[in-house]
Amino acid sequence: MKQHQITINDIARELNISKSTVSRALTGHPKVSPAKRTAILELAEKLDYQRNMLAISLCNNRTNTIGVIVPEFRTSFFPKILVAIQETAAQSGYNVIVCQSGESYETEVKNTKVMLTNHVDGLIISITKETKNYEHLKIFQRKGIPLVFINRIVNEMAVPKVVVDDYEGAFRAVEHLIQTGKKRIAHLAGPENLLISRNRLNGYLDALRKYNLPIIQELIIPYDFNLEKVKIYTKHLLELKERPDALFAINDPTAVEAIQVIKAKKLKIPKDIAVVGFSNEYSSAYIDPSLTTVAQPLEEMGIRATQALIEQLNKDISEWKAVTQVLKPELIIRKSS
Amino acid sequence: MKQHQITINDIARELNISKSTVSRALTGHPKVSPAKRTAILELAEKLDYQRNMLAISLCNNRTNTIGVIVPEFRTSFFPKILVAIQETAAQSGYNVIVCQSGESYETEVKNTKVMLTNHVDGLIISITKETKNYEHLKIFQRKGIPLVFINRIVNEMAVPKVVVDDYEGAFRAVEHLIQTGKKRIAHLAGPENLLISRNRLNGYLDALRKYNLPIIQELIIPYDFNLEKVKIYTKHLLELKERPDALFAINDPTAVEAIQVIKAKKLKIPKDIAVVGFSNEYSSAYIDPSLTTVAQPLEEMGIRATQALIEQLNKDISEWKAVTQVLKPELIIRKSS
DNA sequence: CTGTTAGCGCATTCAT
DNA sequence: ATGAATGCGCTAACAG
Repeated sequence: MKQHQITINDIARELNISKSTVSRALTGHPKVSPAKRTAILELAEKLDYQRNMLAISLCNNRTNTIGVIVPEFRTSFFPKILVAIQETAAQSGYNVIVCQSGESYETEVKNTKVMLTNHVDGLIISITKETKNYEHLKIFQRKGIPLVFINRIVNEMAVPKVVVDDYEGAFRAVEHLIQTGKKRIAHLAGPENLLISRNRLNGYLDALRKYNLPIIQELIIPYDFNLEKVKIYTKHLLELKERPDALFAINDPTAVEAIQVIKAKKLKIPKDIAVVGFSNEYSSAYIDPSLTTVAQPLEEMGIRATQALIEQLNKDISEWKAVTQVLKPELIIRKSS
Repeated sequence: MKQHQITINDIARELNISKSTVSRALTGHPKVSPAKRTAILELAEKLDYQRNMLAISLCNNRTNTIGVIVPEFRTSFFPKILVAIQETAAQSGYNVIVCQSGESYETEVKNTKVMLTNHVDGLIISITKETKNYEHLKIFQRKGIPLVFINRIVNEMAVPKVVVDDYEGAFRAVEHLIQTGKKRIAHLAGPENLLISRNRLNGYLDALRKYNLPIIQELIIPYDFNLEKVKIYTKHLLELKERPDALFAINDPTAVEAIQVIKAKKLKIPKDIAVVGFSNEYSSAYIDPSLTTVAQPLEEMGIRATQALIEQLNKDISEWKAVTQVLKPELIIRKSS
């Protein structure tokens, strides 16, 4: 139950001037006499006046709001990116509204509806592990609302993208394992429809190839990010006749879960089996043994994505460019390898 | 650069009826002939029509949006609460916009301005460690916008609050340490202006009193959540003539940081010094040694806060009740104690 | 520099 | 059951 709200009419009436002048003073329009300007600003301050963005947005047909859809908040990965997005957006006067899809395609579709209904000026999205149909995203293109992908991108859509070089990150990680003498390197891979999964897998494969190691299919297990399953798969790997001597996991939570299983089996890390993760979670430095992992420049990712989006916001649709920015990952070697 | 947007006028024109009828059909008004209703709904679907919430909000003077301000995203604490808030809000048709204050009072004030400007219908907030002045929050009360505090509350403001029983959580944690034979229990405490800090400190003190243990001031160190300082304080504690034999930390990140220092000093946990944290971060089960901690029902906290807020949204301001809900924490005993 | 007018997209009277 | 008219709070031409 709201109360009466102070409007420009109130302050116009009080000052005996037209609301246009008030509006001008408030928006910083140059052609307002200094005397009136200060009077207006003072009264606004005194009355605790707040501009009604709803009305302003309705006029301008833009909300100064950026939508962000991410798959999860379980890890620190997306929160870190989000903070950067928020800050970058704020610097340009944009608000951010966030939805999380919970890795559910259905929820993601609903989220896009929310964004549309709220008339976001643009959208930054990282798709779910389930998303294979992109109709809900193409709507934004059709409506002329700029879209930017981060991390989990849709290659076939011609919009700006910001990603980390997953291939190189994976390649480096596996190369590092090889250089420490490992020869049977398992890979707990991600869902096959995600490009990050495929790129990391390719990095893994190419590293093996470069060093003339055999590619052993039974050591490559894609899974759906359901951490419960990591136990099963890791056990399975450890019970193979020829046990792997290293494990490259699609991400840190997976690696951490695998490490628990390995420790429960009384195997030594990294002596019996080395482990490398991906994404450098906060906790990865603190677990036992501390986890070797591939760090991604998340803050930069958020900044670049937001900048790419805002750039489009200020250009005509005909000038939009679908540039893909690829950021460099960094291998952080700790005690698990 | 937006393109043309489908409006009710478009579909009214197409169907040769008035936009009033279209509006009625779309809002589910009963008095619309079934034939027209279906025709309208079908065309809307076909045209990919999206209601313009801006315009609707402007009419209703409500946005169906709930604002949330939290101090940080570094830990999984607030993200977990947020997810619950989002879901609960969505069930009642509310959107959520989130700001993070980054533990800065100044940013928090800015955040509240953003919320006001965006005309949120209500606000859920957890204050920063710096917030000692509450004028920016009282504005909401004056404007008749309902407010709900979670976790980090302002006792002197008469609005609904949802908290965990920090006192009891701390008491249990310290009692547990005492029962395992510890006698010199240090406490890395939180900022003194936060009620959670004071409550946890009191739980700590009362547990010592109950078991007739002396309260030793030099073992109680309040700090400002700047993790860098944990190293210094922990080192200091370990170098005391009479070293503490246990440490109760204000939260898990603090405990984890302290554990690193303790391990670096080659002291055994929990034999030489036991450690207990607070809040049960995801990673706390995985670190070495796994961390004993006080778990909080975060999901329930988010749900209750959202429900409390929505309840107020539907009542007249005169009926608002400032109920404080206190949720029970749970001690999770692991290997660090 | 300033006031007047129109309209953003919609819900909601008031008529019919 | 439906249409016409009004206004939410504000900006943006348009005149002076």
